[in-house]
Amino acid sequence: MARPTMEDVAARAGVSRALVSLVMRGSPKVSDRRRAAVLKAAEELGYSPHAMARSLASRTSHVLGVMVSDLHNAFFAEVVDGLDAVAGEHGFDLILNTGGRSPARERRALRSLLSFRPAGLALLSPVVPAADIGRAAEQAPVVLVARSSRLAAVDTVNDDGERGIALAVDHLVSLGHERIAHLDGGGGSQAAPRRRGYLAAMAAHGLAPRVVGSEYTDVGGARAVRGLLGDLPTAIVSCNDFNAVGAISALEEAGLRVPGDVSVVGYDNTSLAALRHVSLTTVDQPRNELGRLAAEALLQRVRGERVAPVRHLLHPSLVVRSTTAPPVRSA
Amino acid sequence: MARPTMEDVAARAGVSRALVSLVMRGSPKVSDRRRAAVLKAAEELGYSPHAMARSLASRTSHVLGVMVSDLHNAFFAEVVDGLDAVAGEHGFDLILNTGGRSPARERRALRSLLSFRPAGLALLSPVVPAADIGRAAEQAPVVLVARSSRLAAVDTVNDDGERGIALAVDHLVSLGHERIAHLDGGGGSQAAPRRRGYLAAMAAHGLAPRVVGSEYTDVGGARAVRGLLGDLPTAIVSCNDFNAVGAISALEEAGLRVPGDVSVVGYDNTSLAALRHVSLTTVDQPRNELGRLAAEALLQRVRGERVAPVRHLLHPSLVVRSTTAPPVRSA
DNA sequence: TCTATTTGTTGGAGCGCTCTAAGGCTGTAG
DNA sequence: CTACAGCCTTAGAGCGCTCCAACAAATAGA
Repeated sequence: MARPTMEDVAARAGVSRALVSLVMRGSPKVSDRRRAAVLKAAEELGYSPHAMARSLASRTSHVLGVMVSDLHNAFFAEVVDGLDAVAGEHGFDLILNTGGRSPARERRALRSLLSFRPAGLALLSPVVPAADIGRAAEQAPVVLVARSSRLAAVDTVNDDGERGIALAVDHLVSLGHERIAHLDGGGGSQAAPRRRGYLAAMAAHGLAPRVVGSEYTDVGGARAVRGLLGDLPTAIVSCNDFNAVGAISALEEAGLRVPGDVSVVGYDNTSLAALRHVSLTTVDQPRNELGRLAAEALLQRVRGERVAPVRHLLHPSLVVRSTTAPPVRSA
Repeated sequence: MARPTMEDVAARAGVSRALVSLVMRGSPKVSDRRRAAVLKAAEELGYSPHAMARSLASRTSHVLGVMVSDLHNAFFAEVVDGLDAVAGEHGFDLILNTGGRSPARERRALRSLLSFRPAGLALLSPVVPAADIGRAAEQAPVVLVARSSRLAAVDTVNDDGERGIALAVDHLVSLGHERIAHLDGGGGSQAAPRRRGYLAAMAAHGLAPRVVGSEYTDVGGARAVRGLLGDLPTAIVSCNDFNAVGAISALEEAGLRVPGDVSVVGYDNTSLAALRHVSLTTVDQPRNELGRLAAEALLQRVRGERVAPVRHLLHPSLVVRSTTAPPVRSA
């Protein structure tokens, strides 16, 4: 496993180490004859450059550090996928750590990522205090996904939750609904803007809002609906898809039909919502795009193309499926 | 962003660079007085060791390369999570690449990972030919997840698909089913052992097998069921959860009840199956465990504790929910 | 023909660290 | 007062590479 070095390739090709370096970096100032010889020698030896040595010598890194709270969550997995796609296109590699939604673990993860002197750092929905983020930002450009910040040194990429929920409310209103309840995500990330968006949209339509405390799980959605059974709205806007699926199942258990008796809208457009069995009307967050923009924000800073912070607020879109319909005419 | 080096810390603490190095590596042969002075200086300067320089100098790597076909898939995301957990416990970091199920892209990804001279390489369901894997294994220990191999240099970690499907068939037989069909995963990864397991289990019970061509998607499951409507079995064993959910939705569209008229079993225990709305009886693959074992296999080789290949075949388990019941007594 | 360029190639220093071998300092014994 | 452990500490070489300055060779301009 003693891998060949540049020196070995140089010796075999009968040139200097520096020339091999030039060839490996694709420099134009090498004669075709030498280039071919070097490439041949490298091929025969099975040589490939040592990324870490290269990084050390050039004082530049082609690594982006990524801290993700939780890979179980399909949301983050897709964001990472988007990050990886853009990074790959530009010859960057990802080094990845999970923070497990614990500030202590996240801090450790941050330190570990920083020890690789990454060109940039993408933090997906981190829970550490802003001070830690600011400190990290002194070491490398930082972009935050699904978390906002006022720090001048960090970029942020979020979806516009207010607008997303407004899309859902507008859709229901246009179907004729007036009694529309919101199952609230509580302290969950992005729950606040979603609630704000609901209240604003209802006010804009001159309708009375009704916020019901709930959480980001199907069990939470079911529980909230059971509390609603005495005085049912004609439509429900859930804080996310899981919550919506729970709500639907509780409605059906109570002998009600969706969307016959009650319309339900989710949020996130998870793979769950897309299943024909579920076929949930929901709001799509462009997850992959979130990751792509995060990577691009980082690369812009790396290349020195920008110093001012950027605040992406992506437009979510409504995906209409089978859980919404006009309300029944009742007394 | 010019970060302090060991030299700076040494100067500030009034000691040599080598002594700082010893402190950073936690060597016991440093007096308490000096250790404290070094730690203090490091703290004040905000110094943290440079992982790449360290790796280069020590000729050892604390990085594990991970190639994942596709992060969208929750299966892989959870395996990566398991890998990360074990790696983290042992002070290793993950560097990650996606192969996109294309041999060309996977080869690129492999080369890129190898350029970091990782201590080990975990390939999750790779599609490259065995020869490429063998070549990679010459550079670093390799463990394959969800793909088998006969190569002596590589370890493998898989779930026992034959056994998993047998679990499903046994469960249905014990409920009284005799006409049990299998919706086959076609050329999909692990589809073959699952089919084999079905055939063997049916034979063991003296029942006539019925394999229906399908694929790993809900649309595929629905289509397969529609082809079955003329001569329906009393139970269906799907190749995975998505397929099972599609099958259920086609059954319900045809006016049939699950599990009243037909029982359905999935495979994989995705988060989908666990939803109360779906509540699918399915076979659980210990995904996180798959990742953990993969990381451990790598670490054993890294530490030189083992040279013989290991072939983990994890026991799946049956998760009984609401889509299976005894068959209706019919003529 | 001789001096300027240009073009291609090279040695050597140095990136931030580890590691080995050798050095300094204490303390105790002779 | 010297000798010799022992324990800390250090100088220095080197990991595999990049980059700069210097140089040789080929071409151009006068």
